[in-house]
Parts: sequence; structure tokens; C-alpha cells
Amino acid sequence: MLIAVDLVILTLRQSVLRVLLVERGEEPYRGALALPGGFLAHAEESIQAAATRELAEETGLDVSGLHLEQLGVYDEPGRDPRGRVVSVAYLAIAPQLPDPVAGTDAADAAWRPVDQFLDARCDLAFDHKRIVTDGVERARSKLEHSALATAFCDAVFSIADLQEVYEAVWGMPLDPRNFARKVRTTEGFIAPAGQARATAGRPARLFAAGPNKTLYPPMVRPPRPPTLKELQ
Amino acid sequence: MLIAVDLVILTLRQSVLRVLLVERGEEPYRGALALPGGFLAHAEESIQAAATRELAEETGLDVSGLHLEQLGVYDEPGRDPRGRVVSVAYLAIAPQLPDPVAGTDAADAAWRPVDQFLDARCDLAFDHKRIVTDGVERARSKLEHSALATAFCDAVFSIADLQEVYEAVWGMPLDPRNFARKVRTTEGFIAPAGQARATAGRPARLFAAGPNKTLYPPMVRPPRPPTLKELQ
DNA sequence: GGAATAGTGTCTTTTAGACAGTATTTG
DNA sequence: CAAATACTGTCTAAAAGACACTATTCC
Repeated sequence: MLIAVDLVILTLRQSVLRVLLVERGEEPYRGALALPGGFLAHAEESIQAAATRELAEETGLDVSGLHLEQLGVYDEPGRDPRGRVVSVAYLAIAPQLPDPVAGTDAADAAWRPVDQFLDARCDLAFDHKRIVTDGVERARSKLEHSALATAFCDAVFSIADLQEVYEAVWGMPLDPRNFARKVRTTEGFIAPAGQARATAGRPARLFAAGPNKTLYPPMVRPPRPPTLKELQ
Repeated sequence: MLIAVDLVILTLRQSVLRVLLVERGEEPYRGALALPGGFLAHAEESIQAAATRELAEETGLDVSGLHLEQLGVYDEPGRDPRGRVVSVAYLAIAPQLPDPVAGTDAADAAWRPVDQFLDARCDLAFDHKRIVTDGVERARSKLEHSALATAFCDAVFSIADLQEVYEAVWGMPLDPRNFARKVRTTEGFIAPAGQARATAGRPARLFAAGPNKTLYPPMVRPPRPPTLKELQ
């Protein structure tokens, strides 16, 4: 019985929610896109340890600050043509990483917009499309009642940065004024962090993640796109 | 590498949230309370199939209508003194079952109030206390934005029945008038189902589970007990 | 001053919380 | 009628949605 670990690593690049995918260099599914991951390194390795190890290998970063949580087990018969493989999927959230994914052991790794996989446009190896879908839905849901959105941001961020996260993950535009009021009045969500930075226009005030991990009242996601007049 | 399935089967009995536990007849943890479950029946059995099979064996019921969802993987090193056992936990929700749990293959099976395990009063075999805690927290959370509460009820139920579910799972009293208004105005949550039944007092109107699985707006759980004047 | 971005304020609608009263059944 | 249970209504407070305006920086 083989046990594998698959990683759904989500990040924001150019205001678009993206997932890290690698091009498979071997059969089965040679040339197809797949989630990074691999088998347990040895029989005694814990699954969580394997997930952390793979995450470090794939992102080439210090992984201690990254959000990593278990997504679920996937073992539908026939999901792997090589035989019975039980895969444990993990969801990782990363702030914007340096452009080249350094230190990757997979040949071609790239950040792909998740939209391509939520509808039927592109397919992935194995059942990885379903795993990506589940991972995105988990992220969407957790943005409602947890402070997960701050895991997409750097240590300090502006309210506009945070709104970008919500808009990209939920896939809908939000009103900046109501959004700012909401996050500022949700206790323990964000905490002031120093002064403004320098850009064109008024400098934004910066914040850091607050002490609370669960939000009350929650950020309620509208069931449908609120108004279909996006940017004019 | 051994793979096991553990079941957190929750139900309501005497207005108390309970979990099905068995007394272990063998080492390790002989005599201790544990979750029902077991190893895969054969190498080709899928984990989901094993969970369904165990659920049928333990409850002795037609399992087709019961809610069953994956909870997570537990494989902390040392969780099982026999060696490396990877356990996949499932959460099952059952309406009130016939009093004796018929057809059970475990020696002594009983419905225990979950309160005993959420604080430090009683312990369980292996890491089953953590699994129960995670299962209850999953149920509490899903009651907020999904129609899971109807899975605790029979096919038809009164609003008071539904309120009993929320009070037992969340562990806090709710106002009957506001609760009724809330569930009646949440579209697709419950649908009228025929007429009243016979008891002492005015007969209650009956409902069935509505078409919607996700609730909007959600049932928001107060962060703390709302008023500490329970029943006088 | 003008462009660009950040932030605050106000009005309205919706939803939640607190509470008192009315309705329908059984005995 | 009394007791028991089910249901409806009203007032208030909180939160969300929909807007228009002011503020600070760079050029």
C-alpha cells in the first residue's frame, strides 16, 4: 500500500489566484500538469512531515511561516494506473513568492490561474483537478470565518492588499469602503503596523495579522456576484 | 503500512449530543473506550467503502440515508503501540436510532455524551479523544452554513426538533421565537411537510429538509453563551 | 493644480436580539 | 377552564449594502 502526499499551494500573482503545478516528466501522464508531491521518503516518515518536506522542496523557501493544513484523502480505485495509491492532499497558502521557483526538483513548475481548472477548460493528471477544486473551495470557505486571508499577504499589508485577496479567491468584486469598515471593526482581525509606504498617491496605512484566528462576526460571502458592473 | 478507518457517529438522545463508543476487548487499550472502526477488509477495498461497511455493521441500519463525510487522516507516530497505523476518520450523523444498537460486532457499544470528552474528564483509547473533538467541531461549524442539522432529524420534524439539534450540538440555549423566524426565512432550508401530529398541547407543523444544502444567510453561532439564564 | 490612491461619512435595508402576547390542542 | 405546547408580532440594535465626499501624496 503506497502513500503519497499532494500539495495544493495557492498564492496571488498579478491579482490572480494561482496554484503551483509541475509538468510530469515520467509515465503515467507524462507531459500533463500535476500537483507537486511525492511518496513518503521512508516507512517511518509521518504524513505531515512529508507534506512539510515537499512544500520546502517545491517552493524553495523557509516553510515555517506558511499555512499548511490537511485537505483530505483521495484513494478512488483507478485514480493511479500504477495501482493502489492512497494520496493525502494538503492545502498550503503562500504570500507572493520570488518569481522563479528556486530549488524546485520538478522540471517545470509554474503558477497557473485556478480558473482554468474550476470550469472544464484544462485537465490535470490523476484526480488532481478534483483536489484543486476542493482546495480552492476550502480556501474560499475559510476566508469567511477565519483570518486565513492574512496568510496570502506579507507580514505587513494594506487594507487594499487584503481586499485583493478576498476578490481573487472569491472571484468577485467587493466595495472598498464597506470592506475597509468591515475588516477594521472585526475585532482581532488586523492590527496597525507602523506607517505608510511610498507610491504614487496617498500612502496606505499598514497592518499585520491580528491575534484572532476566527472572525466574529464572519465575513459572509455573497451567494452570487453582488453587482455585475465590475470596473467600467 | 496498515490503513484503518475510525467512525465518529453522532446522534441526539434525550436532547444530548452523543457519540457511539465501544469497549475494546483486546490489547492494546483493553477495556478502554474507543471509536468503532477497523482495518480495510482487503487490499482492494476503498477507504470510503470501508467506512460505509463499518457504519452499517456498527449501527445495524440501512446506511444509505445517513450523512457520512471524511474528517481527516491521523497518523502521528506512536498513536498506536502496535506500530505504524494510518487511520482515516469519518464523521457520520444519524437520527435517533432504535435503543439497542442491533447487529453490532463490537462487544459493548453505547452512546456517550460528548461533553465528557471535550473537557478532560474521560479519556479514550489511542488519539480518539482528539478525533472526537475534531468531529464535534466539524459538526458545530457545518451547522452554521449547511443544512447538516436536518441529518440529525427524522424525515419530517418540527421546528422545535430542529432547535433541539442546534442547542445540543452548539451546547447553548437559543430563543425559540428568533430561531423559528430564522429557519423559516432562510430559503430552501426547510419545506412544509403535511400537517400536525398529536401530543399534549397544540400540534406542531411538520417540515422536511429543503432543497438547499448551503444556507444563506448562514446561521451564525454566537461566540459565547448568549444569556446565562437557561431554563428557570 | 491634476492625477492617483487612501480614507471617512451617511443613509437605507436587512438581519439579529430581546421580549410579550395569541392560538390550538388535551384532559 | 387550566395546562401544555405552538406560533406570531413588535420594538430595538447591529450589521451590511449603496452610495459621495474628503485627504494625502507625486508630478
